[in-house]
Amino acid sequence: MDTPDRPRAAAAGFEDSPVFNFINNLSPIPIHKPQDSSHNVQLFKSLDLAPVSSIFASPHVNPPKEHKLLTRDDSVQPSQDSSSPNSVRTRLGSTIRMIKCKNIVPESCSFTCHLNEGSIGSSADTSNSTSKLPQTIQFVGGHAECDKNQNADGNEDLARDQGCTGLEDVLLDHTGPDQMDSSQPGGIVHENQLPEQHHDGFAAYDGDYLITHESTSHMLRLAPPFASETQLVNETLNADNAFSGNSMSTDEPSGTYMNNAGHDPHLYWDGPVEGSAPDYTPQLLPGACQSQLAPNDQMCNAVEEPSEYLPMDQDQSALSQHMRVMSRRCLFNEKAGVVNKAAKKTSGHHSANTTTPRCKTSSGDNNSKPMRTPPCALPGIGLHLNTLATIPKDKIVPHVAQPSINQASNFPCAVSSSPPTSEPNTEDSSQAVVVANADEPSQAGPKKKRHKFDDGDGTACKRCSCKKSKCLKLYCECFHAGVFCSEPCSCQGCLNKPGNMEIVLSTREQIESRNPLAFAPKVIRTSEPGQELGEYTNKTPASARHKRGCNCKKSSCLKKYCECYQGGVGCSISCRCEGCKNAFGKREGVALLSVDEVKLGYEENSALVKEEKNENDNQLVISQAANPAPAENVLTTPSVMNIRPLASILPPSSKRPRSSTKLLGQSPRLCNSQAHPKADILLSPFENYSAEMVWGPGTSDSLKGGLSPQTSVKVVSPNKKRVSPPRIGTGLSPICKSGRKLILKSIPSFPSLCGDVNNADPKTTSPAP
DNA sequence: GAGTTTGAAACT
DNA sequence: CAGTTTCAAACTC
Repeated sequence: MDTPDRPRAAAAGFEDSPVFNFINNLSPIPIHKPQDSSHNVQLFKSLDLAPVSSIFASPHVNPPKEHKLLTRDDSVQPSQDSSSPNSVRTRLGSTIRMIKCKNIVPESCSFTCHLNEGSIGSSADTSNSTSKLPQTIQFVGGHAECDKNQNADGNEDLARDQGCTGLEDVLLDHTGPDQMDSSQPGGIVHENQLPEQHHDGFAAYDGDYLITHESTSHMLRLAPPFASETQLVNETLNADNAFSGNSMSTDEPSGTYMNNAGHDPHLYWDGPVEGSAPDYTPQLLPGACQSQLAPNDQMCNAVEEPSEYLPMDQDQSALSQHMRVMSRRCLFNEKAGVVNKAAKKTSGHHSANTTTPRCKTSSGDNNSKPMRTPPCALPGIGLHLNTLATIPKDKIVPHVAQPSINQASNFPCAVSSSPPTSEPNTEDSSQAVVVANADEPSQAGPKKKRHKFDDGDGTACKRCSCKKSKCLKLYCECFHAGVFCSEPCSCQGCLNKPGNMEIVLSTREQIESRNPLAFAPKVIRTSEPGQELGEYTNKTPASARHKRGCNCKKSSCLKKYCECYQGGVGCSISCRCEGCKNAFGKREGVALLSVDEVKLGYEENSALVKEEKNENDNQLVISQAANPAPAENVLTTPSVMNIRPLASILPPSSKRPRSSTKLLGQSPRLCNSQAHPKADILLSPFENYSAEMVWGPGTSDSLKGGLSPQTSVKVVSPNKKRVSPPRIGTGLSPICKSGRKLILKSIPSFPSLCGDVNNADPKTTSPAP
């Protein structure tokens, strides 16, 4: 009873599937480790689609202001909004709280999660369950109706009843085609499915997507916009438990809950639903939450939860534990609006996107660094690429990019990974807002001197000093980074605050509509710990990449005015700078025109040069592997520049070809939920680019797609580091397109930087705003 | 800290 | 799309 039917899945014939294997491998013993803390950083990169920018933009919460933000959020909570379509409802017992997530959930989508606390072990355990109140969480995308319907149906009651049984059930209104697929016993087992296996009862449930969780005390946290609200809710839902409904489909689709056919729940809510974490609660900034889902995490990383977080009875079966872990991720994808688009586009993706940030494990360090723990920080896609780059690998939790890429970047996602305490602490002061952006430095420095990229976490605010922009324009670094302004900021008339979510979101949407890449990181930096740019050291970030390239004229790309220089990366083809002398690497054209200058530039930074040489060597290796190109060229060519960072970044050990190819080759689903956590981390749109670079624009898609894992490995940076795509002109180059294809196929979740990508996907019809 | 320079963002 | 204006950061003093 207690143990789920694993055999089932096997019977299904998925034994071969990595996911299945993974599941089987899971030990019954709770594996939850604080590791997550290390992994806390979740990359939400959902690069995606719809608004690519959304991917990048991820609102971050400023750690310092957590409390403030939280309180502010309260204002956001609209109890009255219960009717609003966009609101997210969390029901705890009898109480219903609405969280407004404008944009978070597409109107069309509704997603409900019913969580019943109960004994984990078996659905059979009624004894435990009785004491526990069933918790239901409903996410209503645009349709409040769904909720109502559900209520009408009495589903809630059922859930509660089950709760009595001691099962935690999460009902997801996902009715996606995918779900259908997975629903079959023989079907692929998704993360979500695990629960099903675990509980036979689910099937009984109306066929709804139910996820049962056993955790007695799980906090459900809503993403940023919600963060504050979630606190209010204090629901001890296992957000974690919430699953993306992808594969959750039960054998019987009849479930009333399935309201959103065609929509992936994931799309809507990928975010890890986590209770308030004492340490921090990431606040969602509009757009910030980009999809990031790391399906893999669910499978692989998710396992690790802080023991505290999930109090588990010994009785609980290991599966239940896994379930919990898995469930955490469920949350919604960041942008609802985007979601809609994404959903349309990526009906196919179901992989669980959500990553549960387990930022803090009881054991962990967490508290000590509440805000800082990056792991959680990256909740959404929103991750700025920069952030990602900066994030130490350790912290990064591999996520599989979800199809949601398309999902929008726009709506704020909340990623909260709070260490769940058995008790609802949602409101802990400790909760910190996590910002996706990597930029900010943990330490507050003098404002002027502040390093935007300082903290690896990127959770901190940028300390803007806006006066006229109200911090609602890209001028504002905080806004641009997807972070709410906080104390460190000296801005005037600031509207970039949690209390103004709607305004912020709408503004972001507008900006994204104008420029999908508006919130994309200007430069991507290496994620390696040692290589963080904090100080713009001479080292060129291996993975550094340009979003668009600079347009410097007088600074010669030798000052911080130059985005490239500031980001510690060399200028590339995409740059339109004049007289480029970027110490990190001159623009290709420049180099070609005047080799001497280039030399000078290197000479100027002799130290840098040395390092670069080394890097170049690496580059050569890489480039040659993929593309036989003269080493010389490598040095001077922009492409080289792009590549170099990658190579340099890679640790010797890491230089092995990565497994990304697996992902590529695998079916989207598998990819999503799948098991290559690390790959996920590394995988990013950039990787695609890298691939592109290697292959070259001309490479046929089929070829790319057909790459064997090994091949792919070559293409992709060994460490999965992102390679900046050589950007030609402002527009996305064909490469990007091709890259995108790869991404979509192999890595649905990652949005490519190229706006086109989304469009290109036949599946995705969602138009960008 | 004030003023200037710079280049991106926003606007037309 | 190009040119101009606005803006805030970077820089200088």
